[in-house]
Amino acid sequence: MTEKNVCRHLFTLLKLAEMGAHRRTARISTEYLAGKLGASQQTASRYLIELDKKGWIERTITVEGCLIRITELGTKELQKLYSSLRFLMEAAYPPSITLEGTVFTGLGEGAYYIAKEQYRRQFLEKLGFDPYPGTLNLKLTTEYDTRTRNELEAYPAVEVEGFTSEDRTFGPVKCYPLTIENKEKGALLTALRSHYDASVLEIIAPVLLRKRLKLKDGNKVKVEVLILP
Amino acid sequence: MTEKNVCRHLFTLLKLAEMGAHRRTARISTEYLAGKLGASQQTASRYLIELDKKGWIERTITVEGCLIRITELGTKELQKLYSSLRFLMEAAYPPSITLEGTVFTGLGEGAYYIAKEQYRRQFLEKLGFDPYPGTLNLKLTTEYDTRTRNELEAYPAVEVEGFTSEDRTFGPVKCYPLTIENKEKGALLTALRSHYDASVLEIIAPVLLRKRLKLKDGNKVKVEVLILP
DNA sequence: ATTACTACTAAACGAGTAC
DNA sequence: TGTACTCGTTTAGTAGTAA
Repeated sequence: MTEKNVCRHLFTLLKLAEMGAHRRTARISTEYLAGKLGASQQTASRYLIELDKKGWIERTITVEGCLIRITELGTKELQKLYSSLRFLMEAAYPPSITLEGTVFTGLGEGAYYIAKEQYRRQFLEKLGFDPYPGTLNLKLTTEYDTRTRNELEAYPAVEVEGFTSEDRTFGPVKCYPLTIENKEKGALLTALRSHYDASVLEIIAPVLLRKRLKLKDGNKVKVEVLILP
Repeated sequence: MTEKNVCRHLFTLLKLAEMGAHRRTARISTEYLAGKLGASQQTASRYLIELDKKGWIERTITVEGCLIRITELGTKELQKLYSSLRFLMEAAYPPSITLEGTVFTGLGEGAYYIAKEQYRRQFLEKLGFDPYPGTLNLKLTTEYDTRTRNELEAYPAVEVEGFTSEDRTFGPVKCYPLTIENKEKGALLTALRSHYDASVLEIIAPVLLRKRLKLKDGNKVKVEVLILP
């Protein structure tokens, strides 16, 4: 997978941990491990060699047998897996949602709002970036995308407060952090006083996305919206 | 492994869950999944077919793309993995410890103690079985085994209370549930008024282990002692 | 655009065996 | 006993491509 055979190495590590090798040095023969893995003695031996090379376990081969202990590095790997599983299983919401839309040119009004100092300050503070003064507009075309976008409203978001200037009122804005095309960080804005309906996404980012991602009107773009825990 | 490719199927399920497919129906193309897996589109496609066959996911192929949702069965698999990892990572003790010893014939005194009604009642209640009236004695031969056996004393055990009969006092007994040769359930007894030192294990079981496992003096036997959470 | 087939390549597996 | 090598076999992975 992501890294060659990392999946089976983790599985082996799990079995070793079940034999206590993450808490103490345990005597585990390749034959015994093989039984726990449902594989051959040779395969178990190979795995132990590979885990050793990776630094995930420490081995001492003595006359009494092969003494094995999972290293700090190996324990960290298990912990990582545990953390992501815990996050997934205990969160009520999906961790992310992917939407796809088509680039189009808006009326350029988004830039007006984003440039407002009172919004900008909050974007920087709450989203971690100072937005490029302009929005990327995406038109959702499928029923799946508009439905999913509506689902989003029910999930927690970053709340940017509204304010009143000398002449008018600027409403609060809900922001959903996201990744555009698996490359650039940004955020989806909703409830910006928009002329667009629910089938339009307005996206801000620290950079000019059209230039950075070489986007033109009509291009399809995937965004992965991150749901807050 | 234990079951063919179950390891990679779980990994794929994890990635699908990271895309929210355990909480909602998500649109995930084989190409996109492939990217997350670090594999080819064809491999991702094959995995989805296999997961579908297993009943771990549900798929609907529409014109809008492939809609995927992890089934209850699939979620259960992830939950199972999560549970075992939680158990491993959060327990302070190793979940089990394996010891190896050589069968020898004792003085038969163990039987006398075990047969005592006040002990038997507690064994049945706290260990879940009525012990065969006799102990299997194992002599630990390596330095690793005696050292490990001593470690055991620090771990939590099932406590069987002592009592006083008309003529004498019977001390408390610590029991560690275990599996003998990966086959039979039993328990290790310690602090039975024993003539043996720390290099001897006294094991009870609901059956006559010598007969059930065809054991003779001098045979090597592996026991896996379970540590209580 | 997408999925998934077929045909091939690469990798993992395990039987035999040396140590 | 045990581990781990070689090497033939099996299995997983991918490119090309049809639907």
